[in-house]
Amino acid sequence: MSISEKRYWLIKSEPETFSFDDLEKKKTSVESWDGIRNYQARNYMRDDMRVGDLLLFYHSSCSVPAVMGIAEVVREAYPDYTAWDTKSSYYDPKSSKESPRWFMVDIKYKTRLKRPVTLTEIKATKALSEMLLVKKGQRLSIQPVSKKHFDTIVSLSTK
DNA sequence: GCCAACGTTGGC
DNA sequence: GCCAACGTTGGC
Repeated sequence: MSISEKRYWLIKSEPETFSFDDLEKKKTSVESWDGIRNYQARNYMRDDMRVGDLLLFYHSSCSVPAVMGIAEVVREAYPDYTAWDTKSSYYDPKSSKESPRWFMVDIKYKTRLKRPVTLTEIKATKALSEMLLVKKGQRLSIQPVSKKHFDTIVSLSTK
């Protein structure tokens, strides 16, 4: 695999907090993916996400959990400054400017799927049975996705 | 609102 | 380093 090869991810967001609509409205600007407070998810962002990687934007904790569209990484990991903000709900006294504990990337709207691909549908699709999303106990808010799974989701949305 | 399945914290 | 207690995620 070449260094520049694109990787694929799934990121979860609660639509009541930040929906794909919200991202789409900000089409021309970038959005900081802040507030990630899980080490494994942080490691994926910090160590493996590169500019140009594509992200399946998934709505979780809502009436119809589903992949809504695609976003793109436009800035690689840098310290999540909300961890230093005592007024932020993401404040973490253990993260300092000298030694930041949490990181974030910047993302940007890319495309909306022709229609949402629901969790129910993903579970019912044999080709997607190995996706982390549908693995038991898998709650990571940032997950690697294979190109094959990524392409399958996109093609499902056109049917 | 329930609860299973995690992850994190902190006493020992 | 163990593990109980606690907090969080997220589908249902």
